[in-house]
Amino acid sequence: MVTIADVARAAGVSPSTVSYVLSGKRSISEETRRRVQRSIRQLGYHPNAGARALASSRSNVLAVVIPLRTDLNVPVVMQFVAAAVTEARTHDHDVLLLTKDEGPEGLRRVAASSIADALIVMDVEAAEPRLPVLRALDRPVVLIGVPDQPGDLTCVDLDFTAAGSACVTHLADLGHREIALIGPSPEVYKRGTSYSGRFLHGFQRTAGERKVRAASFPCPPSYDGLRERLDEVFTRHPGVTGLVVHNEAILGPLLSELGRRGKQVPRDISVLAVCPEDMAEAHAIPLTSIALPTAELGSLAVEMAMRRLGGGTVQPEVRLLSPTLIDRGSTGPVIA
Amino acid sequence: MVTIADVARAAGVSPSTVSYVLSGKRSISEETRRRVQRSIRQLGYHPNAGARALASSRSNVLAVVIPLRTDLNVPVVMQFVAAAVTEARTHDHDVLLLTKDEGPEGLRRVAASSIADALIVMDVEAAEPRLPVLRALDRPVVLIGVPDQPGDLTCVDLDFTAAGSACVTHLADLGHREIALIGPSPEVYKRGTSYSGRFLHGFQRTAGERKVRAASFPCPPSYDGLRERLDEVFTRHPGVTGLVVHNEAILGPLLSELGRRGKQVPRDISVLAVCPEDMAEAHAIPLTSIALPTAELGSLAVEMAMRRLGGGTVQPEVRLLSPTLIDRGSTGPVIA
DNA sequence: TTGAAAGCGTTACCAG
DNA sequence: CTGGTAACGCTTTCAA
Repeated sequence: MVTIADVARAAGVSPSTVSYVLSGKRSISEETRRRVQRSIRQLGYHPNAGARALASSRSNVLAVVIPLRTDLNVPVVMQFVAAAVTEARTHDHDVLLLTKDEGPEGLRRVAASSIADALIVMDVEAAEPRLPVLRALDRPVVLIGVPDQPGDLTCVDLDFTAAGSACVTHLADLGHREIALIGPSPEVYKRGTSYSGRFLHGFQRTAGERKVRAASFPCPPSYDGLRERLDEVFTRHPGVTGLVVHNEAILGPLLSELGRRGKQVPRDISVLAVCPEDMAEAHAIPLTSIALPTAELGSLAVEMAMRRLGGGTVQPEVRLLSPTLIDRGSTGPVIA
Repeated sequence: MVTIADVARAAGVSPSTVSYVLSGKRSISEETRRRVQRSIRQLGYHPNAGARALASSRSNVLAVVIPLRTDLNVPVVMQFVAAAVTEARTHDHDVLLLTKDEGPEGLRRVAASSIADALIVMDVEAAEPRLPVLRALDRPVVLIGVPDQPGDLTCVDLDFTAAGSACVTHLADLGHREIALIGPSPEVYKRGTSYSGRFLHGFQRTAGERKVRAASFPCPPSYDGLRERLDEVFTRHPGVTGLVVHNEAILGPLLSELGRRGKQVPRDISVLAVCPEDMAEAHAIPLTSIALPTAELGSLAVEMAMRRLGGGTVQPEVRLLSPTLIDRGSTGPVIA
């Protein structure tokens, strides 16, 4: 193994000088810097992570906590993670993957053992049980999602209340008077996943304001479940002309089923999705959608964590991204 | 921060004793062990990961390298990763997530800096360019997938050659004389992803042996792409009675399209999928399938890595899991 | 602008 | 069965 001492010897300087060349924490003559860097390259030196972490109390690792269950859409989770890893690398950090089912004890372990400098937590619930533990950690924590009582924790998410509202507004403006929300799995509601309630709230409030009749149908991520929900929608609410779909997993099945039932989109029924942009574009019919900015949220979460590691105190912050609606033609005016 | 010295003092023993209680590397009197463990619990002690790594040259971290591009099915990748994380925890290891686009240099970095004890590499190509680097690492490497020249690298995968063969056998036994393979994206073939070629090989060889006419259609993961492929299949090969689908992403669209074209499964056409079991069950029509044992492969990969970390020399090994076909009713006999 | 040396918290060897 | 202590490789303070 090549150590900093080897590099120092090769370059004819002291180990501390090599360290400072690497960290840039004090000025080094151009001449010395060159010699050192040449030696580093020639010897193929990489600083030992453990030693560095021990001496500096910084592991240069970010922990990302993801849900293991698949009732959150898996590709969506993956997009967050991918963005986080990529962003972390630009800050010279690596990502350690934890699963939610390790529970609060897992969080404590990772923080107390100094494996990670900061934590990013996904799949946040409204009444998030991990909050006390997270607050007690002596490290920066960023939640992707907003619990009911964020306190002084840092959060970032799409403004789902505004998103729910925007969906209704869009359809109401097109003349729809009766719409239905095909929502996330009942499990998601039961668990109180933070975004589901906020979306529903915005949806219902604006429906009230705009005098639009709006019903909500949680939908399990299976073909059969979807069929049942659609049966309910069309028997109980035969006047429905618009569907808001807040459930990535059943977008494909939904379009098939509408086709099978002889309903054309958007002529017979408008479909408005809440999902990542690539998914809105990948279907038989491109879908008008409110973008779920997964990549942006993932890298933003990392940035916020890094800022908190930066030194000075940073204000606690709940950052909500404004929703953007992109019209891809799957919604249209109501035909009288 | 609670250190091992704090625990030692509280328990009235030496730090080394605490260390040995934790590692079990030498026998400790029941009495002492109890006192130490009580102190550990009372103080909430967690060993410092950096210090431990430095002293033991073991980080207790496994690096998992995943593809970032989405032409491999994302949920499939996630299933591997989830299984790997879970398995790693049972061996007291954590998982560091690397992306393929860090390239060989990323692998070298992680190994040379001793961030990880072993590496698990997914999305292996037939002519895998990372092979030289991987061989040169002084750490265990396990590939999920088999390159053309594995050399003495450890690999684990489904036996895709046998899988391709089994698909043809199953359909041939049911009387099918002309079948088509809807395969992975052309990108996957172009990149030479290891499993695609092996599957195709088994498929074609057995087709020859069984005198079954078999055509192959790489298919991009989009609805439009699928439609074009299906057009080709049915115009160029109007006699096709069986479809083998080796592309998770288009299973849903495929079933919709067949429906739209008035083809009933399995009466008019048999469909045989190669995919994880949950996906075979999640469609409008449950699909007869060759199981892609993602969870098993993920945890097996970790196990193999751990065994190689265990101490004694372990033989290089290419482990291919035998395919299993599960009949869910989407394949049937040809009706004359 | 550079060097020397004192830690950082564990592990594991050497003693007993 | 237990204790003392020298590493482990780096960062950072103190000195020059």
